[in-house]
Amino acid sequence: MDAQQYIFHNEKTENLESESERLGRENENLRFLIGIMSSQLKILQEKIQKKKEEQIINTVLNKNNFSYDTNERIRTEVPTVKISQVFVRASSEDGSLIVKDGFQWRKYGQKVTKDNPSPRAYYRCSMSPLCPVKKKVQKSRDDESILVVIYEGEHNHGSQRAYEISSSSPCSMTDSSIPNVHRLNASLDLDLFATNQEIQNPNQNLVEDYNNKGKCKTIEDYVESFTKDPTFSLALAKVVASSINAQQPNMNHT
DNA sequence: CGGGTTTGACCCGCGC
DNA sequence: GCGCGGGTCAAACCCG
Repeated sequence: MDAQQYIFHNEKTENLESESERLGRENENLRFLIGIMSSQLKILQEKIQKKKEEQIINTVLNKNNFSYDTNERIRTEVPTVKISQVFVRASSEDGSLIVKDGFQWRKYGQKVTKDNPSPRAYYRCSMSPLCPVKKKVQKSRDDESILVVIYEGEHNHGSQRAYEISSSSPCSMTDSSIPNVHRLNASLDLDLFATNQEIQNPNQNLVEDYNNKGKCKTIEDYVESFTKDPTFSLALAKVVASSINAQQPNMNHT
């Protein structure tokens, strides 16, 4: 092997090494992207599930507000009873239907319903003998770690802990002092990067923008809206790129 | 012993 | 009228 061939092979080796390095970095970036996409897929799937449950409950509520006779005429309007529904992360894994919401409840019944293998528990507020509030607690059909709580009526007394789900904003999933509550009636919470604070902030305007669209009625509408909107893909790509850049500050900008 | 839970029985509305 | 299903009652039981 002469000197020229040696230099040629040397350059070739260096090129291969740099190419290998580049592919390694690219592979790492792709793994990172897959990780982000997987987590976002999971979040979106959870939101779709919650939205479906909301639609089911709304159907039930519509039935409760009015009753019709066989001629489709409004016969009576049932006195409006304040009804609210919340999803609560089960506080224990022993299967109990206990929801700590600041009030004292007395259980007066339990039934297995047709559409859900988990029993539904019936509670009355026991903080005041005259308090008309009732609540129904049942595990979510598809996710047993989620409890579906339906409150009926309004308390005629204060709460011991001054914490009432029906008037509170959604709580942090990491706050262990209070149950994890997701109000169905709350505006759709599209924090696409809730698990990564560093990534979330640069995207805040995007999230608010999509929250404010207000034209979508279901999660599926949102997903369809996102996929059809090229600005969403662009914004998403920017956020992902910025997050990669934050993790690898020495990365070349092209 | 008082208060809460469990659970089978009962009630009631609705659809067929 | 009958059956079904959700909601409630109430006696028995449990627990601190």
